[in-house]
Amino acid sequence: MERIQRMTRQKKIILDILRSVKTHPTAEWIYQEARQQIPGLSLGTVYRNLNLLRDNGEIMELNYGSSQSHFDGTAANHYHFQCRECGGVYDLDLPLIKNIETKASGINGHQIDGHRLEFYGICEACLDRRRFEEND
Amino acid sequence: MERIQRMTRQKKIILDILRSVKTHPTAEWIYQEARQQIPGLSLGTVYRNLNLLRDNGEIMELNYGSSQSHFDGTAANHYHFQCRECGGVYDLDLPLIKNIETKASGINGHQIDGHRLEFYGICEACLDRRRFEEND
DNA sequence: ATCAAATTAGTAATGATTATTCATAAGGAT
DNA sequence: ATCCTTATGAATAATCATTACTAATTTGAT
Repeated sequence: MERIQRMTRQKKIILDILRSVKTHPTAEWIYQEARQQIPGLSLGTVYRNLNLLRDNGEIMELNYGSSQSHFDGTAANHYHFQCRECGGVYDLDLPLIKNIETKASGINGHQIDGHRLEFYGICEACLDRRRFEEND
Repeated sequence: MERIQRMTRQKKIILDILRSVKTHPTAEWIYQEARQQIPGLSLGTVYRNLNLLRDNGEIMELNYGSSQSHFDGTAANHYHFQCRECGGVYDLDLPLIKNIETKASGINGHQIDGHRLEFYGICEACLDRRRFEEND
């Protein structure tokens, strides 16, 4: 027996914000943005709605490599890059690796139904800032 | 100037435990194991030593967002599988994908120096348990 | 418009991890 | 071996992201 979900103003605004940005912000960042439209919004509401949207398969939660989770308005699998310096998460337009799950299944007894690939390094913006700072 | 580190009894036991298991346990699990050898050991000591060992490049920390980190006695990059049901983390003996970082670098301005590939699904043990439970 | 159920804001609680404290133990120069 | 410096230990408190709780409000089907 599944619960009926309502599209509240809060949930809609949260989803709109997430769909409108190219980056993958944290709950806290989304909270600060949404408060410009709903000043009395509470952070708990942001977390609750993000979890609902994730459970519905409407958004993706990216939760490794740093303390806070990042959220991605696109639900289909794709790959990401995270900056070791600023923690920012960016999309990486690399095609999905085909058959890798089948290949991985073949060598053990686990049932594999998903994979995730993340890259790490220094992002373009942090590289630029470094170059600027060393020219003093 | 780098600090000199001492190989204390606690640090050695923690490292030995981590090297002796095939799984990738949490700090809490290691704590419980190590207390059988050092009953008065504190959890803080386990965390501090795990962080030191990670910073030294002797072990790897696998963190999955807000839940507990898992630790891996092997420092070199390799791929993992995490069970959606029990949360257990296992090695996956799949060869490293060559040149993927170079390929990923080519399509953007980030400086990429690492990658991480994770698989998800239901582990062998949980599959077995399910089969057992449906035969009632 | 009515009304039960779902959702909210606000706050308290949780849980993993880190920092602090201070007594003890280890390393190195003499 | 002695002394001095510094790391380590255990215990506890603090932190931070996230979740749970509760009374009041809002939603959407009727």
